[in-house]
Amino acid sequence: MSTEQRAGWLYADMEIVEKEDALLSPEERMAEAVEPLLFWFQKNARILPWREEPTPYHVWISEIMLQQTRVEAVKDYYRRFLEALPDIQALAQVPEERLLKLWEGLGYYNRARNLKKAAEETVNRYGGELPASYEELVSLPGIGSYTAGAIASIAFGIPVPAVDGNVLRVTARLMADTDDILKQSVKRRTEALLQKIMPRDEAGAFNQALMEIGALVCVPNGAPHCSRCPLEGLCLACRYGKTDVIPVKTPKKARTIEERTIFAVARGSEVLLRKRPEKGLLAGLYELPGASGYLTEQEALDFLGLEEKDAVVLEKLPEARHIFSHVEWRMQGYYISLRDEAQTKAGFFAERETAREAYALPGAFRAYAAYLFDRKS
DNA sequence: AAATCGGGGTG
DNA sequence: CACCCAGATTT
Repeated sequence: MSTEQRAGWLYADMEIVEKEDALLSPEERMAEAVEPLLFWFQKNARILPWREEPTPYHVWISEIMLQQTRVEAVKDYYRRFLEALPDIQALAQVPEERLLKLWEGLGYYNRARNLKKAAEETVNRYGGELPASYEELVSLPGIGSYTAGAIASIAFGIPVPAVDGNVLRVTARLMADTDDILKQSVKRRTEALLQKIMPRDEAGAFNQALMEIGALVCVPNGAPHCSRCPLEGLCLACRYGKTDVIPVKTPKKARTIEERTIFAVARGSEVLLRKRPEKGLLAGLYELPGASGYLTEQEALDFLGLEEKDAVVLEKLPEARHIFSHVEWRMQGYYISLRDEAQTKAGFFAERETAREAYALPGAFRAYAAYLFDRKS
């Protein structure tokens, strides 16, 4: 629609101010949002550990940790991680076992492996400093379009967008856009739109302002707090009362259920562990040995390669379950205390304290690990 | 485009 | 209980 048409409509119906506003193009509407967002962010930015000294390394670590992970969950991991690995060189050299132990419980463990790979590349190709360009950043392992944009804008002041779930939700509501925000075409379109209106000198603050609005005001769960939003008068979803149906997201596929049997095996002061495969779920982490399906006591002994005389105690444990994003484990457990001479090929024995301190054991095993670690025997 | 990859908070 | 989160990578 041309400026003349818009003006014509406006002059024809001066009373209806909403109509004039409804004629803004997405780009114009987004451009109108820049100053209010920057002003709001100045006053409402949370104090977060990674905002104290936003070096490229600090921003990088925080952004990787924050992928699909809430701010509150990240804080303590972030502090502990930086204490252990204060710079890129330390990260490039850390043994993988120690790295995974630092990441234990945070999930998406390939993030940690990719972090180390990228640190090695940074040392080898860029002299140990993260490159100050979006293109080079996005080519590093674990750094996609969002994270490259976040590091580039926040740490280097490069005017590029950083489009995450918050930004997609806020922009979809601002435009009352009913397209599925999970489609990559919508993400690309949003990036292109934001690139056009990006404030050249405040890209970092602007990107963070959009995300901060999404986290604090235009929230993902429950109704947004539109009365506290600096974009209230500009937002079409708010005006049309559609914040409950926007953003549109296609439902995810239902989880598959897997039945497993887990073995909590003790032998004196030792416990039985097993290293998981290097690919797939919980890759490279440690676990209590297990088998698919529900095993009887005899099948359990057979699986472990034990004879009846080896097991001093063989106790069936309560069922436990653990929910991953796309799989649910329903677990039957056995607590087995072995005589000192007993052997098994189902895993390796580690001293209880060593196992606790040195091996990354995911939370999925917590219920049964408690029988080994939190209980005298 | 769809599936994979964790764990925890929230209504 | 279902949904979502400062996503990236593989298939």
